Amino acid sequence: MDVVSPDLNSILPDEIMDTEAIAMEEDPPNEPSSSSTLSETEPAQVPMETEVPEIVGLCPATTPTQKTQALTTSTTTDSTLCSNSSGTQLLVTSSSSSGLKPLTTSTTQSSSPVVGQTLPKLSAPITLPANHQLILNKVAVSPAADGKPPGTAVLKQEGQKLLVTGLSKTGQPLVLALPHTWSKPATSQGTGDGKAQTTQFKVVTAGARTDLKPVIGVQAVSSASQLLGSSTPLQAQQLKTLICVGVFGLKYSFFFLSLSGRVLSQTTPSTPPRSIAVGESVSTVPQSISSSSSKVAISPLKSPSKTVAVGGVGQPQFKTIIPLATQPNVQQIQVPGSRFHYVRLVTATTGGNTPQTASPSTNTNPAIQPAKPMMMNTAAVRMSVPIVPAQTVKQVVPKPMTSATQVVTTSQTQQRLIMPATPLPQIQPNLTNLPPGTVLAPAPGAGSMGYAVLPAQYVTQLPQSAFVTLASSSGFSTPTSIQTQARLPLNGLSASDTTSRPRKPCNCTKSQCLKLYCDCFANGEFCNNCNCVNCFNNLDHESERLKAIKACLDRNPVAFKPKIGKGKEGESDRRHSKGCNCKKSGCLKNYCECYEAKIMCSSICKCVGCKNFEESPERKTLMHLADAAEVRVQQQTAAKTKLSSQISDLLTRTTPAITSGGGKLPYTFVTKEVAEATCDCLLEQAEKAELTNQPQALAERLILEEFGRCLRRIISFASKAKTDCSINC
DNA sequence: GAGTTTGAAACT
DNA sequence: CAGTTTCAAACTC
Repeated sequence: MDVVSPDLNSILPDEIMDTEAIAMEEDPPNEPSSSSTLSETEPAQVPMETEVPEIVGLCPATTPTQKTQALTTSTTTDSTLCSNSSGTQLLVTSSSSSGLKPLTTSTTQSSSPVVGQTLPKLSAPITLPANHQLILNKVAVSPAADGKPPGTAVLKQEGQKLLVTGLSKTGQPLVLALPHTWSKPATSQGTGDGKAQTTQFKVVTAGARTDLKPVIGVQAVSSASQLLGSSTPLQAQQLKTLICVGVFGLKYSFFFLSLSGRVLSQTTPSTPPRSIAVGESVSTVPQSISSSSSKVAISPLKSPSKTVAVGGVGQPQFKTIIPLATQPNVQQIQVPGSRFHYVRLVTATTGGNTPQTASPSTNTNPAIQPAKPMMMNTAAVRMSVPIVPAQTVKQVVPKPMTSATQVVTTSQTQQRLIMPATPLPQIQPNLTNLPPGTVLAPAPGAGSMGYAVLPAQYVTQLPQSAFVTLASSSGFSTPTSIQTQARLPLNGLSASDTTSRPRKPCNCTKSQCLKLYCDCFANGEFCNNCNCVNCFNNLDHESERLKAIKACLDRNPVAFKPKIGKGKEGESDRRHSKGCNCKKSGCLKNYCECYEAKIMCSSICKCVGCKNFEESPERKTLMHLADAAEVRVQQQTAAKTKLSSQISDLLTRTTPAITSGGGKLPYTFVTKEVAEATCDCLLEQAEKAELTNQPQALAERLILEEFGRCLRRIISFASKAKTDCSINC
């Protein structure tokens, strides 16, 4: 059987094609008759760093009756993972608790005819990072009647593709899907027996590197039956589980992966692998795949991970479309040249299940609040690796959940989502200028096409009910898993760090929050917990909002881009893109956008009487005072904390005395520690008075007042101790 | 908290 | 593009 076609190998980058690390222990690559042959083709030309699709191998643990998830692109008709009703996805998770662990992968021998192709050898051992997940596609459990042992996996011939996966250093799966064209010559056709259906598949292991490049793995060739049947000792040891990964792209499809069970056993407890035993029967509902990009049907049960397929050259506006989990499905869409990534939410049904039906978003609507935990939060975005616009390696957090939202990586710290909405052709040509955090959301009554522009933060604002409703419509509702996922640390950021980005609520009264006066709107965010009046910056007023965005962009194409950018050569790294125009504030108040951004004014500023420059004595004084104030606050806080701690500690230690002695006067609590803490407070007060150049008399007064406060606290604690004692004793 | 000041955004 | 108005945040009392 041929497994790797020359044209396939030509696509693979060196990192992928180097298979030295998997030199067949049993089957030398050059022995076609005894092992799967690996093609020795030239190093791949795939621009891995810019167009490597990413996949989150998130096939959740599933029951045998659950559907398997298929991920497809709108234009790929044969890329579905689960088009076969008997197909199953076997998930294998390979990981190391210590991070990167060498993974030995060997090419498994296929019982099918071997093609005279060999894979290039790896130049370095493949390592497999923790929590790595690989997925095997289209593996079905063949009945024993086929002459194979029960549980033997049968890989369907059609749709077999190679998927190269890797993990970033953060553990995010990165996957490269290869064109499906290679697979056809690789399948063994029509032998008539069990082997005829036991198509070989390519075993691809993934490695990780310390940089952000997607790491690619080793290739091996094996038949599913051999893999699962453990026909060799090596297979028995290493191929205990299989994984299924979907890759979808306009031109790419799937792959088959296998990993060592030993590695699996080392999975970090915090992120247990989702796997099912090989051979376990999993019924797979055929996935309906539409040629329309907007109608990709994806089983909501499984959350296969997000994938980014390498789009073909000359693709139209949307370069990549990433099918997501759940119904309505969410597809990531990458707009060429755009810093943003979008997600299209595709509902399985039209009309009634559009998010807007359950996602009223007004700043004053309390119903919004419960939604936050379930929605993808900006953390997801921030966890993304900053990338070069539109063409970069994207990292997607594996989301063990069936969420309607999707983490999208952008070059900035905001995520962009797109949901189905009213067609807005007038907006689409300007997608690259959409405000940060744009989300396309369904417009009321709109079909599944079109987009509503929503801020990324709205993802955290959408009412959970909206998604529950959507999920429920197809019988799948996974708020729990979503919430669970939301708590997962993302790129070092805990959910608590990112679920609700602190932002001042706006107070707009006349602008309807649809002009740049509104900070929320200007930041591409929906109003949430604001104090605005007649707010239109929400999903309920999608059309108005879109018009407003368009109007802003018409006036200023970069209206939604950050104002603080990199300065010219020789200037500060950060500067205001337009410069300020202050006249009265001296650029030393927050009226000044430069000062507010904590940067100095630059040559492009048109301010009058500017004092916000490097050598400005006023600025230095201001900075000094600000720093001093900050330090002072910290010291005072520390001193008070210490005082309270000392008093509490003293109370604990003296309570028996109080009890036995019938009560002590407050001064009995003034121990050495309390006295020291009190002195700290007084000194801080003195320093404060000195820093603010207070007259001596006033300084003394302030100190005395502080002393009085200390005494009151001591007395208060003493009284409380007595009260507590009298109650408890 | 109310009123004032300020400068960006919007408008003409 | 310049001048004016509108607006909401920053600031003061």
